[in-house]
Amino acid sequence: MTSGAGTAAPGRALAHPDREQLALERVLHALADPVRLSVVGVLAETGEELPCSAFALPVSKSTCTHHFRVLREAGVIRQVYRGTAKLNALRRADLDARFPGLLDVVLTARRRADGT
Amino acid sequence: MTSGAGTAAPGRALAHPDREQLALERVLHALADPVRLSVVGVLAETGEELPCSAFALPVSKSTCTHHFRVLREAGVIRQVYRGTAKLNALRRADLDARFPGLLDVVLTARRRADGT
DNA sequence: CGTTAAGTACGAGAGTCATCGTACAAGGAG
DNA sequence: CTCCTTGTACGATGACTCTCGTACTTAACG
Repeated sequence: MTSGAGTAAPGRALAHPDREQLALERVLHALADPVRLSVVGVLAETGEELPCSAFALPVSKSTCTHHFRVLREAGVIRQVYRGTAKLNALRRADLDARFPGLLDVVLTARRRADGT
Repeated sequence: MTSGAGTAAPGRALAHPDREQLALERVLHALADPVRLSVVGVLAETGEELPCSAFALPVSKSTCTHHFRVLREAGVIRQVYRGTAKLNALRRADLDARFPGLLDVVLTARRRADGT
């Protein structure tokens, strides 16, 4: 339900960097953390918008909020309010446009070397 | 292995992680710094072994030593003593084997987005 | 309306990081 | 041998990060 005009958030909007403003170092830094890397991995695998609670991360809610903010501010994910939840989506198109191949390479590398 | 005998360092040898031990997060972290990223960029462009002093980095000598160590310990570069200087080489083959495409993608992204 | 679920805000604490300056070691040039 | 260049070692310092718990906001559900 809650369909109709806006699929999601009515008034509440979050700040996201523009595609052209994505900074490589910032993205790399966002990806250089095991918790965040696993979030990105799940988002990429499912290709869906997922609420924070769908990730079963080994950290507290506060820490969770922190990591999602880092990802959002780096431009890796897009967050949209939807009722009491907040949906997270990978900004694949923007990342691919700005840093072609980066996401795929990192995701592939993560899967192959995940034992380390 | 234990290379380094012929061309350069006589006795002094530095610790480098094995190819199979390169950790993605560690490499990403090493690359997520402007100073280190520029070092990697220069090494990739020239394809040569260069002494630390050839980089004209905007930091002090001590900081310079620090950054090169981070790169070496992440497995991004290989360092060899040669007289009073220390030559730095990009470990392209190892990186490409372990994380195919990563280096090229990052370097390409860096060139296009270097304005940020 | 009251309850519950999902996140946020706000500190706070421990740890790591980037930076520096100064003192030191080692090899090459004169 | 003496000096100079190159880089290391060793703190020290300030900033940022990751982590947490508790209190609060917001929306759905009955």
